[in-house]
Amino acid sequence: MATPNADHIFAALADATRRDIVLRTLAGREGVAELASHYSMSFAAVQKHIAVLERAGLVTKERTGRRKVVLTNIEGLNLARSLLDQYETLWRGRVERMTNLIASTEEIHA
Amino acid sequence: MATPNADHIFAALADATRRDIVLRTLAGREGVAELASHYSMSFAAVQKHIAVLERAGLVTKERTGRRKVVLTNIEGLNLARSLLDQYETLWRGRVERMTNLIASTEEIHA
DNA sequence: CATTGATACAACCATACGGTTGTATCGCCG
DNA sequence: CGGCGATACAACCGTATGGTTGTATCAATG
Repeated sequence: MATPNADHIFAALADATRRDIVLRTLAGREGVAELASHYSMSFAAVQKHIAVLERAGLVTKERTGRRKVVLTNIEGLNLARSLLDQYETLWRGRVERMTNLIASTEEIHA
Repeated sequence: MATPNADHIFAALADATRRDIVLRTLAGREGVAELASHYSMSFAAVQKHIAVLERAGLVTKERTGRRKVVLTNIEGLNLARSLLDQYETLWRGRVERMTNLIASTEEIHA
């Protein structure tokens, strides 16, 4: 896990193939070759996608025999979630402030 | 709002400047020029960042006089959140299945 | 209606990204 | 240890991205 910051995480998620790989790693224990077989691109291309996910801290690889199983790293996903939650919280606060403002304005008008 | 899909949304969020712009649009009602003044890059560059956010459906622009106020579009953010929530749900299910598996194994060993 | 303020857009440049093919490493097995 | 299966890595190519400067649009104001 090199530098798993928000930039890398969101960039990694900004590709449909990579999001699909994340889903597959959540569902089962597939190696690089198995994952690659699902997509109509070269093995190396899928390998690169996995590397991007790994660099972002979204997946890890576990050696089993001569294969490497790709595993979800839920902490990376949670980091992204917490950031979006922060936005949502701020949004709620904003709406609340606006509601209060409208309420006080109505008081004046009353 | 052109094609606000997951690709665009995550790509838009994969840049620190753009995430900061989102935060500022959540905090107050700033125009393009005000937003641009916060960053050490050209006006046009910030304008482009805002355009990316707009294309992703994360912000909208509202004309007020000769200015344009940049506003958060919470629905875009919620789309990203719901995707990550889906991952989290799948993860929970996965952990649960593993727990059950371990439990049944222990039964056999008992 | 000419000017100024605020925003938009086009052209251009350097670098990053997604894909390819080819070669190298690594672990198992006969 | 030779060979094969599985993964990794390097070089290359076209296109997208992030930045710049310069020009154009558009709305308020004197």
